[in-house]
Amino acid sequence: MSARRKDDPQFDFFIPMVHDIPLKDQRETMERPFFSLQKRKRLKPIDYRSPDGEVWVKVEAVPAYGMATIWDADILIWAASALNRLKQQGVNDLPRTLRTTAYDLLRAIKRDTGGKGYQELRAALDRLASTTIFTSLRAKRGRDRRFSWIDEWDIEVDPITEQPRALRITLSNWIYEGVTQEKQLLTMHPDYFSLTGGLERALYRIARKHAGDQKKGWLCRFSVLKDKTGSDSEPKEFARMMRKIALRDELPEYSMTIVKAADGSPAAHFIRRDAGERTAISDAIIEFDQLYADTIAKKQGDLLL
DNA sequence: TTGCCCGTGGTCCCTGACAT
DNA sequence: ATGTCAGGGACCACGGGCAA
Repeated sequence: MSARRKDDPQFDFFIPMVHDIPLKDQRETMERPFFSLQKRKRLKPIDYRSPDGEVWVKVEAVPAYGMATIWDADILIWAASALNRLKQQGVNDLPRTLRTTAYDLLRAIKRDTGGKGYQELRAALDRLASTTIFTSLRAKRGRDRRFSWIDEWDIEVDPITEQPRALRITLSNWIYEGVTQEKQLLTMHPDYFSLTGGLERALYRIARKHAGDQKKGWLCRFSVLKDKTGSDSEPKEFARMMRKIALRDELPEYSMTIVKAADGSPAAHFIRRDAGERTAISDAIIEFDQLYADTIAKKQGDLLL
């Protein structure tokens, strides 16, 4: 695809409903605090440094909009999944601007499609566009990198009916690079979108990244975990929420138990639930995948030609 | 059925007071 | 210092309704 064509909105890729294809998210953003876990507006910046001091992440919010939340990140997961799907279909030059309808996007990320859903979507896009991230991850030596999640978004309005027709989202370079490199992506469990708690979501992402398939699972002290999630609560409150989540035991794929670390401090142990369930789920995803591949490919073809 | 809107009740992260 | 508890504020899920 030529540069001219890439810049021409007429040739934006239209992304059809993607809620039945495998969900992909970026490895790097899964194990570090990049998003607010609160549903209320967060302005206090995130300032994270890994225990070895090698990796740091700073996230800053604009007062008018607040920091992008872990629910807003669903839009990025949707984008990653859609681009990954295009790549698998053999599209070489993946678009940085995605075109869809607000309704399809809301459905895909399992949100309400009422009036408030649209308002919330706009607010989410504003937060994604205004939140700035400053990180050592993927920064070239000696060069700092600052970016937002998305560069811009707009809504195409039908000139006659004045009804919104399409939603266009342009990903930032950092996100685009991460999403288009396959090794950067991990498959998320479909139930992730149904998790209502911000902390639960953060825990699942971390477990998915760190515990993975490890037979022994993965152990992490509360103090480290709190930093990794980016939770803004006091340690004792964080501990209380952790106990509550462990008791409910509703994280997709992983079970979490509270244990004592070697030094006696509280820690969480994550381990995959039984292997049989895992096989059943991945089989189901593959079946869905094949079922929808044809219809999506057809729709894609119709809209591109 | 699809696309949209609204009111209500419930959930959740966090705060702050109090207890251990 | 750490745990318990009640409640605030935001907002999400749900069900009902409407129009095409």
